[in-house]
Amino acid sequence: MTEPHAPRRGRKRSEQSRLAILTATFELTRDEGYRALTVEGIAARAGVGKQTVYRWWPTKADVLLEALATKAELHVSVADRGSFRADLEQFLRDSFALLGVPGVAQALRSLMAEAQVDSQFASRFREGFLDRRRAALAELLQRARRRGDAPPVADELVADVVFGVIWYRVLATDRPWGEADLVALRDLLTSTFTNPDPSSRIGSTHV
Amino acid sequence: MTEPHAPRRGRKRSEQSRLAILTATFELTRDEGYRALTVEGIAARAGVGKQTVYRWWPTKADVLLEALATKAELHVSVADRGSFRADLEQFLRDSFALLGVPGVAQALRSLMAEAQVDSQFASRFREGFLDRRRAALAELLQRARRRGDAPPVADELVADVVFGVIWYRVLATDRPWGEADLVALRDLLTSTFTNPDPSSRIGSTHV
Amino acid sequence: MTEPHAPRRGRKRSEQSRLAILTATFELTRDEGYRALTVEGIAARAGVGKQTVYRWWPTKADVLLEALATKAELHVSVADRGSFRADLEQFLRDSFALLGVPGVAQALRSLMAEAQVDSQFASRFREGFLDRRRAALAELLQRARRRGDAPPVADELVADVVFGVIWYRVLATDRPWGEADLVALRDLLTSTFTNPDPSSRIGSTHV
Amino acid sequence: MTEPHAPRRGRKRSEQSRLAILTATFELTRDEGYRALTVEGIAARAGVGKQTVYRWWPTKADVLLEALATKAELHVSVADRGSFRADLEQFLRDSFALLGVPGVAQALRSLMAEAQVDSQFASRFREGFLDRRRAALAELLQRARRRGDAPPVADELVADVVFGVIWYRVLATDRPWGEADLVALRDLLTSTFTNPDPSSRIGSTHV
DNA sequence: CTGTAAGCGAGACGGTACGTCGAGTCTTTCC
DNA sequence: GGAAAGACTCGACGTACCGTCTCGCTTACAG
Repeated sequence: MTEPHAPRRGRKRSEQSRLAILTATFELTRDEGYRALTVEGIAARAGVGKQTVYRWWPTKADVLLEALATKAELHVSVADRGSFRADLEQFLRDSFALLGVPGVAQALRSLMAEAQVDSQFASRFREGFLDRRRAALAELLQRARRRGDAPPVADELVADVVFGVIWYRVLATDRPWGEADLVALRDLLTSTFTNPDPSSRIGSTHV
Repeated sequence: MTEPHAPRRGRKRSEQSRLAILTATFELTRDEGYRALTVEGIAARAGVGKQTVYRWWPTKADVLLEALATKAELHVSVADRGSFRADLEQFLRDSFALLGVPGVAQALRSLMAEAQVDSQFASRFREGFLDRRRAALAELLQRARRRGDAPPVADELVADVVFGVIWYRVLATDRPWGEADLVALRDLLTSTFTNPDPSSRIGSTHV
Repeated sequence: MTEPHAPRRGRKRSEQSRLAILTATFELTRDEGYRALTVEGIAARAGVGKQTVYRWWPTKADVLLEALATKAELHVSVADRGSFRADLEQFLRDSFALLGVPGVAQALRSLMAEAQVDSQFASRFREGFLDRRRAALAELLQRARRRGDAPPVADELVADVVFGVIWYRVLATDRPWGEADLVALRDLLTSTFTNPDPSSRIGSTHV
Repeated sequence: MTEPHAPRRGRKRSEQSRLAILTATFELTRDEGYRALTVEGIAARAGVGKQTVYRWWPTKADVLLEALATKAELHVSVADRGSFRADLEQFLRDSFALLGVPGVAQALRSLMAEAQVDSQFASRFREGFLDRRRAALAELLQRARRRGDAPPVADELVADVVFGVIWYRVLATDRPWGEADLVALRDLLTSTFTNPDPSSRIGSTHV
């Protein structure tokens, strides 16, 4: 897939510079905030020319996106834990763990913010982050469908609820995640339901 | 409540300038995007000095926040519609209607983005928008609690799910809202549940 | 000459405000420098509205010009001291005394600077200050002409030399005036001359 | 003498921009006046970013000072013309020629004005202009001293008179220079004198 | 083993917008 | 109608970064 394009002449890309840039970007965002993140600042802290940044990344947000991928284990386990309930719990636990890594929540908020304002970056952010996470959850749901214990609700809604709640708390509230929150969300999506339709309710064995 | 402070000396604030600024801000954001929104551009389009903007608002995001409040009916009905199910449906319907007004979704995305990057504005955004909406939903939930038809789930989780789903779709996806989405979300939160306790699951009639 | 214009209706000009403005202007120039002198600063320090300044003076330089006239005795004595030599000495002595008053040299430099840059003010500065001084010196010269002890040089040149030297030292050098300077200048203009005609030079006893 | 400081890395200063800035500055001052001279205007007319001006000059007055040096031949001839009388005449003639170049008098008045108001610039103005001219005249005087035909007056006073008269006429009067003015000033400083000391006056053959 | 083609750190370039200051005017209320 | 207060439009300030463009230098493949 990655074109093997002729073994290129000239000097090779400096891996050292690449890492210095990613590290500088991640740390600056974490310590000073995304507002204070500038290409000039990145280059200065990384001991690199500005051009070296512009040569390899279109915007500073893209640098941060790659820095995030490099600095934090974004991979989410999709190992089968026997039930959707358990799979979902693990998914949430992994997600919260990721958000707990210093700098990661800050980076994610910044990237989401940038995506609101730069639609080209928005596409790259979805492809490079949002869609991957959604695909992971989709895999869990497909397995549950096969297994027969998927929630009686459209997969898309499940995903919207899971990611909606996570992102909303990150973006709009200060409340930290607790075990209770995790459990409550898991239960909301894996409890058994009956439709409270008046007619169908008659004879219902539960309450 | 609002201090009647002595009838102030000096020239009065120009209501005309204020409105021109709010209108210019809203339209520029809607038409050119928040990235292209500058205080200089606002002042120019409003036919106003930059200083007049800076005199009354700390940042352009605050101007947009007030513009939004002025341009769109942010008030959400909390009229009692008999059941939480109906109340929630109306709440969602009102919310989607608001998002459908041209420029509103754009403005909200921009404000949320700004809040990620400017923590002082974040507080004002919460106070001036997020918390008000949350309070409206809380009122519906309290009424439901009294009435006895509240979801068997913490109010906070209900709010996180409702706002989480709404915001997530606005910020992270392109999918437009449809009637089906509304119904599915309403049903998720108002269906009756049973806890899928493994033991009780045996002989369960549903699934 | 001063039109007796009808006894004017309405409130009379406040002498207190006028003096407060002149004092504030003189002191601000002396203490902070002309660069830092602003109409806003004057009004604030004088406890006066900006409009009150603009109502009575066209520019801040005009305020300073009037402040100077009010704060320092600009009048130069033209009393007859018997000889042009003595008259000139007194004129120089008066001038240096004026320049020694704290704030006066600063004010004069500022006014001269302003005159270079605002030609309308330049006219008022000449009329209100430069020409008056020149007229005083002219009076001394006329008296000398009558008396017969005027320098064998055009009056205009004498004035150019006198004022030229004074202003040049104020504007372009840091050297303070000393008694020796005064005497040297006086002597230059009141010594007797012989034309250094080459032929007459032979056998000249001086050099 | 000029530090050979390491052959500098990075892009070189653009000589084209430098000249465009100097030309724009000189012409704007000449045509619109110093009051109307702004860094923004200079940059715009020179087709240059403002930063490029600020990078190389601390104030717009410094730009004008350099522009003057570039646009006008400030060099004053110190060639030996046989006598101080002839040397001085040439010096004055050169000075008046310089002042006759369109824009030069305007520039000099502006620089002198700025120096009154910005003491840091005042130092640079003295070093870069005033002191050089004074040094040139000092050279003529030293030669005259050696030759034996220097005026019987302190060198400093001669310089004060020469520059005082020139500057005073430029700054404070509208009278243009004529041949008669030149001659009169030359003669004042090169005529032979006798001190009108009362005692020595007795028997004096001249008057 | 030598050209030649990138990549590199450095830093100047033309620009845009920032947030501030002050100018000079206008408006309001009080005296 | 003068005066204090203060909001108004306007223009320039000096700064920060943007993204681009040379520089001189280093690296590494190709002839």
